[in-house]
Amino acid sequence: MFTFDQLTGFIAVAEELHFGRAAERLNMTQPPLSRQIQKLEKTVGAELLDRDNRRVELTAAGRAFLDEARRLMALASRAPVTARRIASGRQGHLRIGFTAASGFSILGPLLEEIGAIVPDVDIDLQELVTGEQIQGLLTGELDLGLARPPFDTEVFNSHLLYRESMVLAVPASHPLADLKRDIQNEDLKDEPLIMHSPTQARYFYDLVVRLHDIRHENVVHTVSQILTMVSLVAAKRGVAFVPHSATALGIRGVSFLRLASGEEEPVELHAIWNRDAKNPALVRLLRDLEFAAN
Amino acid sequence: MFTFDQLTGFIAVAEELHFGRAAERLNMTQPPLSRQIQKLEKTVGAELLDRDNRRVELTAAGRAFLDEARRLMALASRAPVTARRIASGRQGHLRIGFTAASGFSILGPLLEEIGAIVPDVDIDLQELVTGEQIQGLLTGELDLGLARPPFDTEVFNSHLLYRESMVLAVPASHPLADLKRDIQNEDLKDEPLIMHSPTQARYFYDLVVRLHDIRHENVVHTVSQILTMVSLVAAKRGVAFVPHSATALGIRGVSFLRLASGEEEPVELHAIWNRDAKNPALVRLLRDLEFAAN
DNA sequence: TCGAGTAATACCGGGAGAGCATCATGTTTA
DNA sequence: TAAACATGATGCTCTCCCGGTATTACTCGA
Repeated sequence: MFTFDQLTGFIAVAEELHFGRAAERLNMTQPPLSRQIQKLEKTVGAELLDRDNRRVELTAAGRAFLDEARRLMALASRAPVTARRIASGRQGHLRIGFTAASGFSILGPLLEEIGAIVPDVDIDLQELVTGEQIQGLLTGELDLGLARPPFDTEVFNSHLLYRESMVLAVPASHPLADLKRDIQNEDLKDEPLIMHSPTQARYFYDLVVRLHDIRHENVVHTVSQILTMVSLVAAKRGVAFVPHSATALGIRGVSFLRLASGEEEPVELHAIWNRDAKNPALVRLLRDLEFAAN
Repeated sequence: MFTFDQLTGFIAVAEELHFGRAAERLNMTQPPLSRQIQKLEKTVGAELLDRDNRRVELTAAGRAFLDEARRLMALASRAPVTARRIASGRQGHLRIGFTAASGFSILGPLLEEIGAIVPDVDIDLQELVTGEQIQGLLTGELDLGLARPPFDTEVFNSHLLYRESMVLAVPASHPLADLKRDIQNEDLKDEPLIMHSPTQARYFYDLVVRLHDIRHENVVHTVSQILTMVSLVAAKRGVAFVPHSATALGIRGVSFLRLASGEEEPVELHAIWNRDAKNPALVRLLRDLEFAAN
């Protein structure tokens, strides 16, 4: 088995791509760091870094292992905190994941409500995309997620929190912004489009493809975060379909236009949790919020 | 920071609730195990086990920490497996570029074959013209291209995937469509011609110019995509030389006629990849497809 | 061709951890 | 009630691992 020191060493080298600088960051010298990495690679059984005397870069396996190493370190640093909290007699601890977009709409009021119901419970918040939240709920790293469909209803219970419309984000200087009517599909036939990632933001991707007649040749960027999309719109790289709550982001130079599409409020946000979650704080919260198991 | 040994020690004691038996399970003696737990409790900053000289039990904090410890150990034991899978190419990511026309011939079967060889590899597909594919392969944004010559054989390896004939696309109502023989160059001497772009579709342009005696004064359109050409033919804007696979496009109002030209199947489609590509999934795929380096 | 930059290797010294022996303490039993 | 037993903690010693220093090997650029 590798050690935590080897993991921190690897993370540092992976980030610096330079043994000397990484060693400096770790307050050690370069030779033992080199040996740490060698040992790590031996126990892992794969080359993680491709290096010659002049250049260091991550291998494909190294990139994947870097993710795991970061998760391990995060978990390891949180674990004692959890234990201490419980030891100090606090009532409990809830780890809640939320999508960036939901942070600008439902998160504030929801936290207030939670605070009223279980004031003695500590809340950990983590911004994660839906897929990461589902992963976290499965491994027990999260208690509650604020996420988008689809999710496996065999494994998760859910409660619809919020519905909202989609709007079109355009640069404020864009001709469409002066239009006095809702945007039609035809208005966009020659517009450069900033699109949701079909893997990372599958919910929005599917929604947009279903409701709007996307010309894939117009797609100039594929991104996974709403905030990134709006920033790109502000930078005049194109237009983007975003949920209405993105209007609360407060980014300058962007106008949000209504869409003349079929469904009124197609964007859903659900609270989801593992059916066999046992955290007493969660159980109490769900009961008092009257999120009936469904 | 605690160590993995301390975690395994703690898990063993928590499960056995007995230092001696836990030590035995870990193939060690009891004293160092006691000290491991003491150290762990010190770094965690909370009592994990409530023990007197007769009895060992978990504290509330200990129960919570046990969960986290198990999660950490599970993650730590999975991480190297994932890394090894990726290093061996059994898992990972492949980005494949293809030309629009190849999408209608070889792409489906090839993807099926790939799926059989490396089922756990995620495939990203991007429709790109040959030039863009070559660019992508050079910058590393693409792993494999399905493209047409010419390409720099110093930089790229290739494997001939497919050969096909050129045919002449004509409007279904066109007099030539009723001809009961192959089309000769002279048949076209007064026909409006939809031609390939000499820059964007250089391969087809060169091929057609080489094999057929083109009268440039007949060229009414210059386009880069086969699909566009066939659409223009359907709109009776002229006739066009297209690869045989275009017959699978299923566009109405177009007939495809055999050409009486020299070469039988002059249109080539190659799989090409960067000679020093390192993506293990690609390496494995190439090996198993027996695309010998050439 | 030489010097600079950088990762790997050789060698050494200190400290952490394992084992053995023993202690402390509470429980069982004669 | 006292002795034997069970069990976790502690003291001591020894080994091995890890880190530091010095050096090497190799590549690239001037």
